[in-house]
Amino acid sequence: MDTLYRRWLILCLIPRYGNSITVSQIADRLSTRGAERASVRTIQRDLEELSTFPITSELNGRTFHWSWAENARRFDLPVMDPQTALTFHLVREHLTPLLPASSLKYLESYFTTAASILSGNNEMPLAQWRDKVRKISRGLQMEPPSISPGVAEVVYEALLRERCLRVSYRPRSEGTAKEYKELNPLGLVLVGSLVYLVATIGEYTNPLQFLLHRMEEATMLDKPVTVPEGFSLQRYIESGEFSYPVGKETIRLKALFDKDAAAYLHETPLPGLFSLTDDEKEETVLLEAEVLDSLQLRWWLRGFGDSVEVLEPLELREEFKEMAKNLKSIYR
Amino acid sequence: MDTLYRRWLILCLIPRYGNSITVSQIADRLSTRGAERASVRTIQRDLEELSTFPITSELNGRTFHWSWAENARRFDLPVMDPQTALTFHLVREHLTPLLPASSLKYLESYFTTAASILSGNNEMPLAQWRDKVRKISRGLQMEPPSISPGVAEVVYEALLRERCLRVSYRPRSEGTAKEYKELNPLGLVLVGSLVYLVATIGEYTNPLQFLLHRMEEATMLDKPVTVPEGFSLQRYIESGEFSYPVGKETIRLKALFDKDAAAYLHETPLPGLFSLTDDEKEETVLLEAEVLDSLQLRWWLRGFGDSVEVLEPLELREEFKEMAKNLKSIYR
DNA sequence: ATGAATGCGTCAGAAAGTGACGCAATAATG
DNA sequence: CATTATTGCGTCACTTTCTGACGCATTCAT
Repeated sequence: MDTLYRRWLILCLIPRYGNSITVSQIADRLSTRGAERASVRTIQRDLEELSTFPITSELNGRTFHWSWAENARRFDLPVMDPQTALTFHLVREHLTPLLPASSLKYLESYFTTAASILSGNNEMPLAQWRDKVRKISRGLQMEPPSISPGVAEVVYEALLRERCLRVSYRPRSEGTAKEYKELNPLGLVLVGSLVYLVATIGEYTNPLQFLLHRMEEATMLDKPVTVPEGFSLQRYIESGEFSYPVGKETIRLKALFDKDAAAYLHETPLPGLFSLTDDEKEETVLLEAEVLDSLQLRWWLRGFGDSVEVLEPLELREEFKEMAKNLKSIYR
Repeated sequence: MDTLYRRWLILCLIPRYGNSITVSQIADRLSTRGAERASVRTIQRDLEELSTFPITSELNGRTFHWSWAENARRFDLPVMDPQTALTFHLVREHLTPLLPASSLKYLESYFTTAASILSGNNEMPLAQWRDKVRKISRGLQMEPPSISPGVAEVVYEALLRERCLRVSYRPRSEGTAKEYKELNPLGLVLVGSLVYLVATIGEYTNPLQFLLHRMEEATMLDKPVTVPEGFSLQRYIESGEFSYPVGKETIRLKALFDKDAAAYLHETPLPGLFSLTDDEKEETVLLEAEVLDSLQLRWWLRGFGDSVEVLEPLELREEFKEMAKNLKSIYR
């Protein structure tokens, strides 16, 4: 039999709500793919038959345009198992403060599926799973800035399709939005919960940064993107444009931690850790590690406040000494 | 026609590789659900027919046990769109340093699907999407500790099914693993990249914490879990057991930031922010906000080093003054 | 050894799927 | 405005598939 397979292919061809496909398009694509003959009439009948699935058609002129229903829930095959569902729940906990809502909404249907699996319309109860997982954050919880509806979609699509963008952008300093008629999107950079679009303007070749949440409107143009000669996002970042230089040199770090503060050092492997030596008498822990000499390292170390003493390298110790001096004078 | 629908249900009933289902089980479940009569013979024939899908059977005695093929890729319906695929890619970037590999592997098939969508076996090329998204981390990159294979699965399942666990646990201080014959799993807590299982031992009622990566082996028992009277994970955390007390009181924070350090404050909304006042002359920015008085807040503020001066509340200022004094004496 | 499951081959009637054709409605075209 | 191409849909006859029933062989539990 071929009917089942053909209908399966048809289901795969039907796009999500927002896009649509016509019967004749389906017929074309089907013949391109495996399926053999399939008269247009048959496909019409198939679609009728498939109405057990949440698909809808919209009469546009004399032609039906098919898509999945707006509120259609997603199917997974094989069906999502409880462990995966739990993992999606964890992921959501992790990501909600990290990714802007407009990005996260693409995963919404996966979270919904997970929730319904966990709520167990299945055999087992899985009672109160919501109260079984919690996340504790080490850092301060920020609210991811909200991105105007529609903007993320357009920017993502333009980036993927390598098309230019027209963007209305509200710089921080000014209240009014500025129109950029032609941006060449080059890449996305996530910094914390901020999403930057790296792009060049028109014919210029120097990449600039645009924050997605500062875009009031974005439209994709037909014009293909022009990528500056030799541009690479990785290199662009490494050149320090985001003022988050990750050092390239590693240093031999030696630092003395309070016993309390060091408690979690034992559990979380610092990449390049050499040794952690407990000094029972002094209630201190000596850390030795080969780590990247980065800004991130300084944030991390400073976060410990007076619970850490940087011993080596000497330059870093000097930095901290200087900082200590400054702090003292600030709070005098 | 009913055949298509029945076969669809059968596909849904077939579990992922690892579990399996027999023909008679399928027949039972089918009659429970919508589908009407369906003779066993028909289902056998259906399964044969469905062999276009990556399902396999294993002859166990005289009975076939069906499951999806081990390497079967997942199907999504509707098919994952490029934006969602890109989002999954972002998510992976975010999560790889955060979640242990054994949790993340449940999402592997979703990442694979996303990658194949992005690589475009479709019409459009979506060239070099891998070089179009990068993440820059604010904090120091830690390596999530690796959890023994099989442990996470068992713990997740026991937690979901509310069953007891037998665990072989390697405490930090000792080299040898200790056997816990009966743990009552109560909840999971994520702290950074660490995963804690909160559980009670046997008949005891005081919850303890077990790190998943310290478990060498875990087995699910048949015995149902005993939850201590009135236990709630949320309350347990709030009682400060993880030494990450999130304050319950809010304070009116006033702090003076260096202009440079404050740059990103303008973009990331601190919850409860009142005002950010630039002082052009002094090159400082005054922050006023109503925030939770938490440990996280202190980490965050200390991370700025000498680029911030805490002004109010006075108690907090005193803390920082004290810290400054201590630091000064440390580095003298 | 016996009986209950299970898989599978076969058969015939029932059900469905299919292409072809024709008609109506509609948008595009000249 | 008339014409044409496209699309949807009803119908029909024919083909293919589906399905339950039956029977037989095999295997595991008792």
